[in-house]
Amino acid sequence: MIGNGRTNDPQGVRRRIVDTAYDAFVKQGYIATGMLEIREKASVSGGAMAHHFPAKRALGLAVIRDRVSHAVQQTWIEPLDRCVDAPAAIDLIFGDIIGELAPKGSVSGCPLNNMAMDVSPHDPEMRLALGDIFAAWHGALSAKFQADLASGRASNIQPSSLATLVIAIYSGAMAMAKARQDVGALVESRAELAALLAPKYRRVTPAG
Amino acid sequence: MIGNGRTNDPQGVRRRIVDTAYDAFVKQGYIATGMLEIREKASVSGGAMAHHFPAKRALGLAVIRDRVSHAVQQTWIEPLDRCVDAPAAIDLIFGDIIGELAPKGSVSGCPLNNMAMDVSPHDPEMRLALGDIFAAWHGALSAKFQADLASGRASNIQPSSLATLVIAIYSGAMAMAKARQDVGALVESRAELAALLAPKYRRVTPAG
DNA sequence: CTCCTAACAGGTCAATCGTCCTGTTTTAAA
DNA sequence: TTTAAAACAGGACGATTGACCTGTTAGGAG
Repeated sequence: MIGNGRTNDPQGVRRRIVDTAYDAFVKQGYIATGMLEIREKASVSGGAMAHHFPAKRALGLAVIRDRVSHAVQQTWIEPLDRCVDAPAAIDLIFGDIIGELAPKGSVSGCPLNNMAMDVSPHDPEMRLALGDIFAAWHGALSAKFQADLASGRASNIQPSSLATLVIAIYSGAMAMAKARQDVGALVESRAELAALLAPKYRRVTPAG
Repeated sequence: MIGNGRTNDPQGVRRRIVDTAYDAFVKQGYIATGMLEIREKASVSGGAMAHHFPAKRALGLAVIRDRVSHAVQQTWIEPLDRCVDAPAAIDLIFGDIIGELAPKGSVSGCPLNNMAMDVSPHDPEMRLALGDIFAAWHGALSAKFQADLASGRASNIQPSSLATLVIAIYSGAMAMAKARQDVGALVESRAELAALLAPKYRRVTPAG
């Protein structure tokens, strides 16, 4: 062929593929999404696709490490660092998610949870990569509860298991919201979670 | 072919197909499971399969309505009816699940949640069928909390949103357990859930 | 400039997907 | 016993899957 205006842009092509794949994996699922569909949506040739990602597994790993990881970082870990205490951050995060979902009309669910659910049974390597993200999430949440305890903001809490509970609530509420296509579960869970954390954050000495 | 010892057993064949499909759908996912795989595991010919379930969707619907529904009924709704109050039932249920999972070595997750996660985005009819099960689950849990409130066992709770929270915790903890292949999330969530329900079930009059 | 490798194009591959077909046998009603 | 429908057997269908192939071009090193 004659030399048309093609330009090599390996980083850009890779980014387009990973972005498109991330979108599709979160919305439809990893298994339900075909390589051809990603190629077409990303406007990438089969050769370029094979060059950057020789197998679907490699693309899945890249999506997990480059996108899902950052999504959790932005959605959870950074707000946790910014807010004064864990309950404030949690309430803010739930509020943001609900606010984003309300006008959108459809609930696609938590990226981390979605990926974990249909990838975990099939690929140990992806499962471990997702496990690392869960661990980072849990670690950040747990550390915040621990800090609240140390600073006297909170009392009578067990940071680690409470962090697990919060993650479970968020993941579960997201799953319900996705299944029923309704943010109601998130709204209710947010209120209940705030109510159950409140007494632990009252500025009272435990007995006196 | 010569007439070998074949016997028509429509109910039995159908049951074998649905049982096998239920197992596979829960363990590997609906999309990840092929019709051929189910046929082979259930020892059913393609003709028999097509006769009972002309399309995969029909099999999915049957699994949801005949198996997933009963699983939730047995695991959650019946224990709720048997126990004195909601916290007792919840703790019993979590304990049973943890006890069953511990020796098994692998965590396949909550059947309802697993099905909902990879089917909801693709098939509205299945999504609605799963939504009905969620509604029944929520209804039973909510009714129990309401009864506890009426009988004076509990105080200061909102049955409906608290039921949503419990379902979210269970689903989320199951998802974490599946993702990490570790029952730890269930154990921790069980303890935290019991601890947060306890103060509501103290036999104290709210103010004096 | 030359040259070499990464980047990319476009098509092909076997395998598997879900579906459906024709033909045979069982079973119960007439 | 006759008969029609349900139940079942076994295979074939086109479509789609993920993987991979050969050939071409871009772009930096020398």
